[in-house]
Amino acid sequence: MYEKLISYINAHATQPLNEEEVKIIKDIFVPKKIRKKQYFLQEGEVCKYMGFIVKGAMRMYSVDDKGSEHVLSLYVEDWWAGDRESFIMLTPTVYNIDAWEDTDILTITQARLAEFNSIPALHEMSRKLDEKHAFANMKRLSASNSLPLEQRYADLVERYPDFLQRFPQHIIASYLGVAKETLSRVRSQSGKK
Amino acid sequence: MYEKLISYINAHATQPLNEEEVKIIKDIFVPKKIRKKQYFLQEGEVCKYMGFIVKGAMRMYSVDDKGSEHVLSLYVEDWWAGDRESFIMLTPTVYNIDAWEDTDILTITQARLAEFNSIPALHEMSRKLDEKHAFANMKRLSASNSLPLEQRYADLVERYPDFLQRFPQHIIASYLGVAKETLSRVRSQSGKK
DNA sequence: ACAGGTCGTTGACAAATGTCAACGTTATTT
DNA sequence: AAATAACGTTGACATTTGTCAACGACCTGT
Repeated sequence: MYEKLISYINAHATQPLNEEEVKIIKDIFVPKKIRKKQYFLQEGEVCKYMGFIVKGAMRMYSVDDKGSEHVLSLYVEDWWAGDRESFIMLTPTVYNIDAWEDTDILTITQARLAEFNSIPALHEMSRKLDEKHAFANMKRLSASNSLPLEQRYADLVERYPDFLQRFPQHIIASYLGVAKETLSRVRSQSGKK
Repeated sequence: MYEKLISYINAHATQPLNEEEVKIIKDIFVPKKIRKKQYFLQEGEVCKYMGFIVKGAMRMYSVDDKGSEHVLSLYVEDWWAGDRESFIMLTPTVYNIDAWEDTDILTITQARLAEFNSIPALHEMSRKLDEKHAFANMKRLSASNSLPLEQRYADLVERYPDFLQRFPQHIIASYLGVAKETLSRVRSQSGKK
């Protein structure tokens, strides 16, 4: 299970991990299993763990005052799951995270962040991922205000084909901010199925 | 003009700037004046400068294939203007940035980023701002998919009152991703003007 | 002071999307 | 294998939003 994380880190940093660093990583990351439908995080809690998904899929969503779910983030293997703001600022989250499939996850607590960041490869990887994430979010914000749904769906298919394979269409619709019926219609109209 | 940047930095970092660091800052930041309506960045260019706004207001927007403008970001005093991805990755931007008012701005080029980051206070401030920006963007993404426009407008009024004072309502509407008529109606309905 | 430009509002109407319900298909559970 | 649940699609209809146009108020430039 740690091998997946180690090779992921080595793929994302310029300096490979040495044996000592690998030992630290194995010490600070704790494996967990989250059963399908089981919560990893519930609204109102502080996000105590960030997790690296080794196997499985998860989603982060909020529930509005009518009880409707709105998916904000989707996670599959090699993605990091968690509400970053709640994790860093130690504030209660408004989100829920649950497992869409049975999920194996390697978790780290905020208390061990300093150890995490003391490893150059981890620090570098973390910085790069944050940057990548920030850029992706800007694109998503821009697209949601300027592109027609058809184009946004096409971009999702191109950029994150994994999501389409791992999540049903109604989750994808929620992630895109529309009703499942609307997404279905748009897909029909564009002949893309 | 540099005084504004210096005191801003000192307000955002735990360790105040010393005289040598202030000298470096004055060396790496170049003042510019951008006239009202003048471009700071145009789509297709690489974003060569990030800028700290000393006085004035600017907006970043994209233009869709029907010629409609979609505002993604607004900037007033003490904000940093620029397309961060284009600046870091040296890729052509899809955005335009222009001055909504006559604007005094302190600019830094990517080539001088290492010097910027060599100053602890600047590095710390930069990290904190990136974090804050990332959290704000997540909130904005979440809100745009789950909250009614009325609530999103109210949140904007509460969180960024400066924007309301410095930009006309049709720019605010564009920033919220709706037509100006729609925003006007929503404001009427909620009795909030 | 005047002319022109910008802005915010409003109504009519078109277009897009949401809600509800139903149904056939597929997947999962028993 | 059968029963149940989940999913994706579709149509009817309601609601929301966008587009267009007009107008009065306010602002800016000469």
